Amino acid sequence: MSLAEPASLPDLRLELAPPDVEAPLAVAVLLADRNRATILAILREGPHCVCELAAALDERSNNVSNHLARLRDAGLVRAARPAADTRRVYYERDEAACTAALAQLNNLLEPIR
Amino acid sequence: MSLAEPASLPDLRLELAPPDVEAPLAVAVLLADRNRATILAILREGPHCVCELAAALDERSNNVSNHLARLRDAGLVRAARPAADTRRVYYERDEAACTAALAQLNNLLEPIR
DNA sequence: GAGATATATCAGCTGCGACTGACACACTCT
DNA sequence: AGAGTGTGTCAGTCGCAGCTGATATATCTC
Repeated sequence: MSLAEPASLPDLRLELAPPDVEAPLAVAVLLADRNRATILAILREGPHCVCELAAALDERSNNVSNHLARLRDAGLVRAARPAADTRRVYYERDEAACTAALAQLNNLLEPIR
Repeated sequence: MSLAEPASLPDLRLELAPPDVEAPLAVAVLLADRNRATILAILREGPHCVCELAAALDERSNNVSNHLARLRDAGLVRAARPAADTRRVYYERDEAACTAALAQLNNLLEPIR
């Protein structure tokens, strides 16, 4: 294995430059909240409006609205008002953006080669 | 698209059961810290000891040690003491565990089909 | 041996993000 | 028109995760 013991230990390498992790970090921060993660999971099945999500999460709708705004700003979900009742706002996942987000996490977690 | 407007809007569905997101959430929480994300990125290249990581991150070693303990508890990294200097602790990624963690995030982000 | 080095643990502090509550606005229904 | 519904914004509060500083242990170097 890669931790096999050499006869002599290499010198300390204190000059390592930290790699840029901004993009995967931003995705992880978005997913690292139970309500946002659950919202993304629920929306896999199809679009839902804010009050449906709030009921499923047992959270106030303004709180859910805030989380949806975060996800929308990141591009992971889209909003649309149905013509039949323009009070409601239905949210659906942007699958392309979700796939792109997953690719960022891939960069962090997959082996180097 | 899936948000095409039907003639009539479906009734509100307020009985939705929230799906279980514990596993992907735990992974996301681990990755949602800049230091931990950077540690995982640095360790892609190979094993490093705590003080090397602390230097690269410009953080105190006790802080880095704490983050490494979190990653180790989650199984994402392993620790080993080299016989040549047992003061140091070299950490390396557990690639199988990282791949498994990525699969959890996959469950959350990939399209339903 | 003395002093320096490397890691880890722990109590305490602090900043940030999630939640609350109040409010605003637009629309639907009767 | 008036009441009710659905969503969004914002200031304020609060809990918690990350950082600090002190301390402990063990090892290496001289």
